[in-house]
Amino acid sequence: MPKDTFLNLSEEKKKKIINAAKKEFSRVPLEEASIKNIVEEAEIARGSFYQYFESKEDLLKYMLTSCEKKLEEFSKQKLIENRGDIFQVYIDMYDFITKELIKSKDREFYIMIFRNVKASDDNLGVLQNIAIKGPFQETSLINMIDKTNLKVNNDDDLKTIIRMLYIITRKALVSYFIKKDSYNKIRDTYIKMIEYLKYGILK
Amino acid sequence: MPKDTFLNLSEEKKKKIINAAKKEFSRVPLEEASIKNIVEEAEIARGSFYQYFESKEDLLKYMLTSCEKKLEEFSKQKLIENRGDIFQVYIDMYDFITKELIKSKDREFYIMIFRNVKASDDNLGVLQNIAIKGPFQETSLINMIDKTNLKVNNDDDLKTIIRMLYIITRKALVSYFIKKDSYNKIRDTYIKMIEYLKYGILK
DNA sequence: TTGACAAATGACACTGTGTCACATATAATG
DNA sequence: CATTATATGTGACACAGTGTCATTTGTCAA
Repeated sequence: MPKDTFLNLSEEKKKKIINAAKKEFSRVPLEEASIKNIVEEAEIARGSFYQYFESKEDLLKYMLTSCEKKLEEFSKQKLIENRGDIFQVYIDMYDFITKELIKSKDREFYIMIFRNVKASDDNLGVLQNIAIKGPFQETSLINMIDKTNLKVNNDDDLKTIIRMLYIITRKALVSYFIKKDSYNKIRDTYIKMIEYLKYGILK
Repeated sequence: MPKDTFLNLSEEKKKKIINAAKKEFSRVPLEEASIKNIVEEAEIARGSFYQYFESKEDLLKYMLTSCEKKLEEFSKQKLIENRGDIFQVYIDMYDFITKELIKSKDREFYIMIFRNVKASDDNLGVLQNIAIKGPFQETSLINMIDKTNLKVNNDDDLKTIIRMLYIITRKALVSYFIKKDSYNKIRDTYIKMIEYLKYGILK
């Protein structure tokens, strides 16, 4: 987490640094991001950066945390609206994100997330502690899920289901950046994946 | 791909380089791997490395290709044994790999793979072209899959199913390294995941 | 006005990269 | 066999980026 020296900075200066970081982290993933670029863009001295943050990991983690909270808030709201139907919540969530991307509203922000957010076990190197948590890793949200129709005997199974939903759907979205698929094609893909998970592949 | 200068090397020297690379790539993922360590371990000059390979990506790619072929061979065999049942083939495949890991037979090799193999759209940086292909990306293997019970209307759906199987099951295995789960727990997880995909989560 | 503390700075030592001119080995030729 | 040609091996070098730290600058209370 950032040091007090950063938190005490004027809003303007903080914003400048955050924007520079957003630019760099949306350009390349963490491993390739350079502190040099960030300090040059933000027009601060190299030493200052280390006065504010432990490392670039620290900065990225800080930036992703705010997103984690947004996602959690969004999911909580949707769970209420959809009476605990986790499948529908996932569809709503991805609908929202893809639409945001298409509208290009803070596009850089979303690109940064997709470049750098890994499911918690995607990576075994430096990144392993920076993974953003899927929204349903919070107990409070898990408890809001309607379990009556799910074949779950225990909490482990529920977690497995949540992980499958998270991993599968995220993958579909990432492909947007790679293949530059159309919005409709992406949507078809994640809807189909969720259907498969719900009702199974075999007839 | 490696240059001829490498391919023309004596088997002994090639092996020394491959082993040094295996050591480095199983220690850390590609991004953190250092050519310096590899050339020191293999006792070759820095310049020689660049005479053999374009880059460390090139070397890793080369090493993963051999594994890709093995996996393809294995899958073809299992598809015949299981009369095209792709679910069973995945179970057999992961049974085999986890057993290999537990027996510690060429453990370094498997660790290297899990550290560095990403599903083809996991990563948006340098790694995007190094992804190992899941065995069923080969048309010849796809054609061996028994489609009579699968709800597929077109090739895209089949590919989606294959991707889901691949992504989901691989994730379960990777957790072995992180959580150091027992063999039985890992097996339970990927069997359960495959069951969910087969028959659906909803009753 | 001074002193004391917080914050900012950039030169510095360090690590690793990719290259290149040169050294050495191997093969081919008269 | 000597000579030339070609392929392979080598490590010093320039470069890029990192994290540190002694020093400077800014701010505020006494």
